[in-house]
Amino acid sequence: MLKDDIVAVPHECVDCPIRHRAVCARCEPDELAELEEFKYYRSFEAGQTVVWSGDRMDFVGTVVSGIASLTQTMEDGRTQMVGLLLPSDFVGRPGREGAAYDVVATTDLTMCCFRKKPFETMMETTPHIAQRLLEMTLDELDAAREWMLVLGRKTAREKIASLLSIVARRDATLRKVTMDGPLVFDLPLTREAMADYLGLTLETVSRQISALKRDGIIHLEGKRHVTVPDISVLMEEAGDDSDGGMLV
Amino acid sequence: MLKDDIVAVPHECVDCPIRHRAVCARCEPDELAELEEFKYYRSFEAGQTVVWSGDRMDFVGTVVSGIASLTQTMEDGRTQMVGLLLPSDFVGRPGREGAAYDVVATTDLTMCCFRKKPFETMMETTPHIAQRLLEMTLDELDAAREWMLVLGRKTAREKIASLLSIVARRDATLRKVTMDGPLVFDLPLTREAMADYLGLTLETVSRQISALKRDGIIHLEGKRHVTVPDISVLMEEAGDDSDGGMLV
DNA sequence: CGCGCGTCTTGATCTGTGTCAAAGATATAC
DNA sequence: GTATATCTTTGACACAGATCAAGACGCGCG
Repeated sequence: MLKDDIVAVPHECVDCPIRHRAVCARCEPDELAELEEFKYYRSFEAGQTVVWSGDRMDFVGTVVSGIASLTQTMEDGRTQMVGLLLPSDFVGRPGREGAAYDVVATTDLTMCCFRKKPFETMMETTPHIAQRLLEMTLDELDAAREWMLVLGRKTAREKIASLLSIVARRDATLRKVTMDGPLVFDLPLTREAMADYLGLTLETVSRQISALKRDGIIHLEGKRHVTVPDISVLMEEAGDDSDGGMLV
Repeated sequence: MLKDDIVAVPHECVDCPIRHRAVCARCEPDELAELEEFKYYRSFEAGQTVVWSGDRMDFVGTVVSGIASLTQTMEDGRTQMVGLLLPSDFVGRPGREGAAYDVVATTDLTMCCFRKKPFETMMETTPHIAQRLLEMTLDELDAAREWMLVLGRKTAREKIASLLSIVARRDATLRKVTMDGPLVFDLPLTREAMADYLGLTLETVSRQISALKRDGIIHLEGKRHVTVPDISVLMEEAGDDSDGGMLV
């Protein structure tokens, strides 16, 4: 039995990321009070599809735990990941009818959702929210365009290094040590998911990771636990200029 | 002598795209009146850079005529185009300090600009504008993500076919005939610009265009004038499902 | 008219990544 | 403990596209 259903509808949720990050950065806490009754949680198992491209998407929400991804698929099965959603990331397209791409649970996933209609109503009455959403969308656009450079012009090795440095610095919860020391984290993606993100095959991903390991750029314990002795060396491999910026 | 300077500051501009498309879709005509005094035009020659990545960008605006592109460049010179701006397209990142990528005039270019500060002020007082900008940014995000599929997973031939069908249907002014008949238009990009957009070399672009010509998918007069006898055949080549959607 | 310069085409060859195949890890179930 | 499934690594080989190189075309200008 799948877990694709509403698991809880609490009217109080102190830890909900939508409050402090996605929407409410500049709002008074009680500005969202009227939305509480339209809030609910949904859980998904790794591999489940949250929404299919083209389907009506009647909610917006944020990732509470786990990882979701946005993917596009061609008829013959070739797929490209176009977005990676880590905890606290926002999903949803206010003002849009349907989803533009599949939303897939890459790991087990919990999302905090609001029904879209009341959310949009609130957007109209609370200008800060539209501005905050614009800001978030601009961030996503920057990330997407950075990825276009990765997809279009970087070699397989550079792609892997780019992905590693992005994942490492994106999700603070994965980050075990500070910027200047060695960086230790767990890869939240399978080789296949990495391949879909980078426009490679999973074999190439595996080979390049092995190569980075062999060259001492990274160390691996098991398949997922990564140690980066020197972050600037990794960034060098990624072909990024100086500090690279925040991607994904 | 370059043309990178203000060429006119008219206080009346009936045809300015920013009025009817970029910003004012839902605004009363006089809502922008207060901005008129901050409006000006700038012209650039093909090849000139409008803003450098990282530079302070103190204006927003729309393309009036010509084509601009957003590009990213690596230290070793590899470049990837990440946005293509046709007439009536909006440029600028309200709420952001600097530019995130180079803005380059791909052809001779005229832009209609507003100083950013007063524009942002108006955004705060006119909620429709923030909502309209959010909508536009979501469109750009969709386009960027569609391009990620092109860059990451399509073959060279599919890339060319994708670009042709996108350019053909994007800019109404280039469109000489209706959807169902043959499509005739002038390519506004050099082979090199196409290559930068598609993550290919210009030689590969040239070869693939020749191949499409040889196979009767397109006809060429000179280097730029394209005729597409059957659009659905071209879309088939692009690997798009049914109606493809609006990209770029 | 011929010259020079940028754009485009085409050819020959090289190489990075994909494809196909098999076997090694690791985890979960029995 | 063994069995089964999933994920990962590694190898051998093929091919799409890059690279290097030479011309062809078009166009402005003397």
